[in-house]
Amino acid sequence: MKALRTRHRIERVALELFDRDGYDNVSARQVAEAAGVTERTFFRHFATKLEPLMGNPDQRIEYFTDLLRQQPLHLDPLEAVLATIAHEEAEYPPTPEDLMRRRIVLATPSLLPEIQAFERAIERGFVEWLAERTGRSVDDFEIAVVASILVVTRRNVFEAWSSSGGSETLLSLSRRALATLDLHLDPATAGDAAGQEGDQGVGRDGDASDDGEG
Amino acid sequence: MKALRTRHRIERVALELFDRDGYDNVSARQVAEAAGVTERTFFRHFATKLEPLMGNPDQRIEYFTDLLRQQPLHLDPLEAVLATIAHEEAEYPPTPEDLMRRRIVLATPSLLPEIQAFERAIERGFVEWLAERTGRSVDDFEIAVVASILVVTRRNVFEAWSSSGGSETLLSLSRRALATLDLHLDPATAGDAAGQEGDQGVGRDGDASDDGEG
DNA sequence: ATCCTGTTTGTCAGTCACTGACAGATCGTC
DNA sequence: GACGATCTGTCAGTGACTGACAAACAGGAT
Repeated sequence: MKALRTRHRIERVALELFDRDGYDNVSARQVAEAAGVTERTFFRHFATKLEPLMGNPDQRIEYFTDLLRQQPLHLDPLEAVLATIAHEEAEYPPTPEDLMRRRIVLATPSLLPEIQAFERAIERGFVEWLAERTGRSVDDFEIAVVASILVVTRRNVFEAWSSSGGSETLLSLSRRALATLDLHLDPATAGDAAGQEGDQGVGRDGDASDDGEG
Repeated sequence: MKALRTRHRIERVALELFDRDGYDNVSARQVAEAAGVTERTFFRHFATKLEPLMGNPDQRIEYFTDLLRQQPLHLDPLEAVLATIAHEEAEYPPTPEDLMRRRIVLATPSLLPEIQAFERAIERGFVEWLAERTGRSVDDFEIAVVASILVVTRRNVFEAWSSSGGSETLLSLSRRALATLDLHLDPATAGDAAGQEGDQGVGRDGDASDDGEG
């Protein structure tokens, strides 16, 4: 009961200090003491110095994929992902705290590896979602390819959006992303993709078109 | 002169220990002492504990993008990347040491963030390459989208290949990846992609097809 | 108020990655 | 064999994190 309040206090103080002085210039001890607590206590509530900033990744991923599952099946996977982002951002605009978190992360290059690892976690969530949606296995190669593309495209749309400073909307960027690529993985006809056709070179032979096997 | 030999010795010992006992279970001090050297000396030759394992990322990226630049222009970007991988792997098969490095990395989940950050570095290299190839800006949104897709697809092909244990070839996987997606970014006609067409929803309106503006 | 029990916290000591400063060793060279 | 440059060891310190233990602090039952 009390632990929760302490946890929130530490988190709030941590964000403020990270934002003011830079994540790398603030030690866990400083955050702890500013929150009226010992360093040891800090690490009892947060496994890492990063956690007050990033929150629980699994939780966020589950939330997002839950939204994804509510998207109609006639959408391409990429359409579904982009629509979810745009809808979510419009429906529940980010709180000042959310914006602070984003600001801190963007201002801290040394955090890049962690962010990237977080993306991989998202990717796993997408793989499961795609597997459900298409009836394929989670080990399926095409599922893996598509899932990873969804993740990075999501990131690109997001990054372009936040760095455009409002001149672009999530919607317009989503359309441009969609126009740039064309995923061959409809939920219904879940293309079986190429097998092996024993000639040399990597290029497509005849034409990819729709090798339809419904 | 002597430093180079010391460096190589540390590197060799590091790989052996990492491989035998696991990266996380071997401290920099242990590596140093096994190499007949102080911990401080270890960190004089390598900036991080990771470096003996990963080498210089920038160097590897430059090497790969140099190969990319030699690919004929009529190839799709993805074709060029996949062809380069396949060709490289066939021409210069990995040494036992290369295999050891891969083994260690795969056996060490805590290294995931670093690997991911490395991928982002590759992505930056790809962006430059694509910008040259298409005559676009390195800040171009479509370039960013395509570059990130190239990177993750490269990874997917590679991972599927190493985990298939030889049942799949880089070539066959490359073909499957190519069939799965279809990039709209030819080096010549470098599609201008969609602008804004003011209706709601993220879905493509008419059809993406080839909005040719050559 | 008091006792009892479980939770929360502080203290202490330790590991590991990594760094700066300085002094001793070693190398190639004349 | 003296000499300047390079290489290395020693020492001390920071910052993230962990385990062990005991003191402080709940809240409810008596």
